Amino acid sequence: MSWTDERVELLKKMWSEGQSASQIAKELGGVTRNAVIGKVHRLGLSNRAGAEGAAPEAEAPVAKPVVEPTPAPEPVAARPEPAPEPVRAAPAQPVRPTVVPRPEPVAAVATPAMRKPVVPAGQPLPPQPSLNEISPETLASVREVEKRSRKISLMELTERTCKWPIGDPATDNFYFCGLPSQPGKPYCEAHVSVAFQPMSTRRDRRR
DNA sequence: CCCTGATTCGC
DNA sequence: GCGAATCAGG
Repeated sequence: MSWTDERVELLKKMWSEGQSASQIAKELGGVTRNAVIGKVHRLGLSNRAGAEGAAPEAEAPVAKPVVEPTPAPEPVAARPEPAPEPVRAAPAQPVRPTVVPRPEPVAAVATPAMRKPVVPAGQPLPPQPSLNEISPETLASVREVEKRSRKISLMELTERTCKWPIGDPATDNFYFCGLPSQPGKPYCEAHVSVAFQPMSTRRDRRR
């Protein structure tokens, strides 16, 4: 394989989007991540300045003052790539059993604008532990991560992708985090932090 | 062990 | 210019 204009372009695009060299290599095919990195350097764009208003990492542990009550003016234009794949078996109305009492496209956790998501009762919402048990900082970082989630489908899950479900399964606005999972764990760093909480942290208020 | 990008250097 | 091997790090 050679670096055709097309391939170089896809490389530039993905690199500026923050994709890792290995992901880019996988996408391009026929090249290794080393090749991608090498090319990136030769192109002189090792410094990721594609966009982004400087948003390094989404660390789970403290470290940052966590100051941002309001999402603030979105600096980056909404990413127009929600559906990375046309994969959609579009079954008439087969799947989804008897769990469709409410038509509301509720997305308690997935909605970015929601500051205080109130989980409606009696819904098939996945793992999400009661939001009251999560520290504000953690919750904030999780929201951040979910913005950057790869939004992958069930079929795209692998042993190395975060399997944290986001959204309401009864809605078409449902997907999995998909970010790289911690080796040996089913979730990415951020979701591991909310999935596995030490007993001492869980303030179970006896009811 | 999984992964990341950075560098080197023979081709 | 290319990219495997290697390095340095998480």
